[in-house]
Amino acid sequence: MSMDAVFRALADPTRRQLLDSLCARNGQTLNALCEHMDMTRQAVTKHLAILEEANLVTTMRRGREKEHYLNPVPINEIAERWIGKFERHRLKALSDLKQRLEREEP
Amino acid sequence: MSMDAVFRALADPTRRQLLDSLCARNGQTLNALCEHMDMTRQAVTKHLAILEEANLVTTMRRGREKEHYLNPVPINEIAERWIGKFERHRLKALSDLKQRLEREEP
DNA sequence: TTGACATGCAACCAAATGGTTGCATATTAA
DNA sequence: TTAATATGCAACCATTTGGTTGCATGTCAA
Repeated sequence: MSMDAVFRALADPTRRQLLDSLCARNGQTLNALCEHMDMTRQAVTKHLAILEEANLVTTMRRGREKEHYLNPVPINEIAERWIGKFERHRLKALSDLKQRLEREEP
Repeated sequence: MSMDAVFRALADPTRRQLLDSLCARNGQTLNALCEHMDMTRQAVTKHLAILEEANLVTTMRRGREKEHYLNPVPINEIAERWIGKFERHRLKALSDLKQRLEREEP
């Protein structure tokens, strides 16, 4: 589960919308997810495949339907491992910015 | 400062590496940033422009050099406004996943 | 003032991306 | 069994993306 795949998956607004939709109602089928979207089913399928590859969505075949479940773990890992690093330097970076702005407009 | 620009900016590993570099040493010039990168200066310039557009990096012209400063605010906002939403549904989503796996492999 | 250095701009290119259409397959229900 | 439904696969296309090269501009230092 590469972090790169997660970042790339999150880069597209349609895919974030799909995650939102699953966040609102988990376990939706492909067709259910398509109803909110303004594109063909095949386009949605491709987006879901990318989300699956990033391990952000897990699926289960249930007869002729396919249920989609949100996996919150990768998002959580990004929050902890990646964003956390910047949080640790946040005050320092902000004071750098402040100093810069003060020098810029005296 | 659209959140979409931030997500797209973060999607590229080179740009995340640039943010890492600025996190390690803030205020680097273009040439300094280029030294760590395995591509031409012009390519780095383009990446930095995207980071600037997402407001993740702010610059200051200092004579013939250009200093680059990390702006942690957009990352912080993503953490709070976007990731927070999924955090709130995290336990629910995880139990959904658990149930799904139990049904799948009995 | 002149040469070296730091950056900017623009054209160009290959590959990836996001979308489409058309058809195939598999499952359910009448 | 057959028709409708849910999804899968593949070819195709336009646009975006990430990179290059070549040259221009602006600033510092000898």
